[in-house]
Amino acid sequence: MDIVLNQTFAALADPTRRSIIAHLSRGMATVSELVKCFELTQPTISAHLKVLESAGLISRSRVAQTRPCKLEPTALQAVDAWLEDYRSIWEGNYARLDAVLEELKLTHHQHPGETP
Amino acid sequence: MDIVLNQTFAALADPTRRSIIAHLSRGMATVSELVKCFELTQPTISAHLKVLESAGLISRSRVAQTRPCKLEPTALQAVDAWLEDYRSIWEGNYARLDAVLEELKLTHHQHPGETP
DNA sequence: CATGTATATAGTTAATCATCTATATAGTTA
DNA sequence: TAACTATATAGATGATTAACTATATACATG
Repeated sequence: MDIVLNQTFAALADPTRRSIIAHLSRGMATVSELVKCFELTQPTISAHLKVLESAGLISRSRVAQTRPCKLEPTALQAVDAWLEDYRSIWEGNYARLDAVLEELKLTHHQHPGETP
Repeated sequence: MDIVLNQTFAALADPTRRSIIAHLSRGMATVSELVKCFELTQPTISAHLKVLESAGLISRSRVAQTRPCKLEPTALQAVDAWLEDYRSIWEGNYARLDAVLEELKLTHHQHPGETP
């Protein structure tokens, strides 16, 4: 479940795409500006941008023939929210385990799940 | 760069693997215990565990013939640390942009990068 | 309108992946 | 040692992916 996280994490798994995100964190950029930052062809960058846009990590507007790309922090916040469920674990307290159990319950295949 | 994040994010992109992580957040579990939680075969679960272990997200010990799996929060903390560079963006302040610039500098292909 | 610039789309290829079945290995116990 | 339990490995298959080249589309400007 939480199918949107599949796309988000998959998008973030590619170093070129994380680098694009790093660039866009400094401000908007057009496709060709981004192409200049990498040793990759324009269609390849466009494909990466499509993946990032599908994952909701960026949005694209339209200015003349250019398509300025903008970082969309909401998708990153979703990752942050997912992490939140686990942050308690490495912080030693277990207050937010309820959320984890919820994720468990909503997962497609599951069993009773006995408390250890 | 930060090749370890490639593996980590790729591992987290699969819903079954995120579900395994959710299970393990409640405590250790053997392979067969995890198999019972999913409608997938044991080799498939073992493959997922291998991916999670390679990404450093879990570790496996040895008790008799069983291989108890344990969540390793360190890898999740690495994701948290990566996110930290961007948290400032959705929080409205730009104090931690230095770290982002660092990521930019270390990325294999890049150009001058003018400040907007 | 013709040309140039910015971006998208189509089609190809080699690699990776999630899943399965079948089988091997390792440890336990009768 | 034989039989059972737990897990790993091998091999096959269909789907997805990241990259390329070539081409199409859209807008701008002479």
